Amino acid sequence: MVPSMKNTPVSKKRAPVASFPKSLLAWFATAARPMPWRETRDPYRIWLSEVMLQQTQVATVIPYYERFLTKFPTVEKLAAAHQDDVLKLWAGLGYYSRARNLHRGAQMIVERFGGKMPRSPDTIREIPGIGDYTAGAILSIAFDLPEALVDGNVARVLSRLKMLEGDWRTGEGKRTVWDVARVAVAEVHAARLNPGDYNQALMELGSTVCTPRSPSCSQCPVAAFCAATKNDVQDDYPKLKAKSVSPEWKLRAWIVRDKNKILFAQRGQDGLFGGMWELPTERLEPKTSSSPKPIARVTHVLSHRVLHVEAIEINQPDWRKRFPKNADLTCWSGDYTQFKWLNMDDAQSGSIALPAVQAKILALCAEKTPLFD
DNA sequence: AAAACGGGGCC
DNA sequence: GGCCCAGTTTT
Repeated sequence: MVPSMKNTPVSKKRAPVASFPKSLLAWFATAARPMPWRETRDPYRIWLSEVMLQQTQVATVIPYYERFLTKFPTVEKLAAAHQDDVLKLWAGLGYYSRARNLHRGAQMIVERFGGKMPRSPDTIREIPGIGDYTAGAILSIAFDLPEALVDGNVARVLSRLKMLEGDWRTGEGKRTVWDVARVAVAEVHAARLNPGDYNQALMELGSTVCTPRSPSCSQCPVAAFCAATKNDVQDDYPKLKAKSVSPEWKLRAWIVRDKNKILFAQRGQDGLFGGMWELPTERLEPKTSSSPKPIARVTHVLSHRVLHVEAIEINQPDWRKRFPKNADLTCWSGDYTQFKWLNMDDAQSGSIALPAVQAKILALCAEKTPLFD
């Protein structure tokens, strides 16, 4: 026994050893960035934020989040909305199945759960668009339940902390990182700390300190617990497998003119841009020649595909010759469900839900042909 | 287990 | 130009 301990009464507790969760939470209390969804405990708002944040950065989400809640402040309002109006507010955010699922989910919550978000992991997982991550996020953040969560940030932090070897996105590596996360959140709960704050702190650390490239280990509040830092191999984690290359598609968007009106079409629910509106667009064979000459071209990169889009103007009679009925034009995944004539201003001012690539090509056309107004 | 699913920010 | 982002669903 060390001399200084000699007179310490047995009953008196030792000063608590700084634990990983305590160090992390102490840091989070001072370093948490303000975010709109951190001002509320409303499960609906937490849910909305988590869905918008799927594969999407915080800064991108904030304006969409505010606009969405102005229009749909409660789950009941969202459940009662038309899908078109939901998609309009999602236009430009991407991954549009998120919006369709959110809308269906709101209806499920109202009709089946009496307007209240379920508090059980198994039940909440039945809501469309709520997977393992989002279930853990809502349950821990809105309800203080000790549920784990793993997103890209958490996976990176835990991978470095424990030098996890597998790719956390698939197979064994995924199971491992989730196991680590669950064990940790159980310890957090046992220590009477808040699981929601802990989960958010882990994500905050990942996005501001334990970043993908050049992490700030010297400023990390939990560097003392980190195996990768100890071995100076933080840049080697997480270990990820390479992604496959994206195929390139050539698309032709028709600008069908009738005086100052342009023809728009709505895609079916399934597949890319499901439920969204666009200029009638065909997929072409890679070597197809363009005639007449396109008035605009854009290249647009998706996560899994590169789109080369050309816009070709055509008058009503020529359009009818090519496609006797509008329905004769089919987009690459199923048929269009609806057509509508709009002037350029209406189309560009949010009266229909346009994906970013379509908004981009429309803006180029408006710029190049002064006839539109 | 792998592929489909958007778009933008950052190096 | 490639990587990554508070992932989920379908195949």
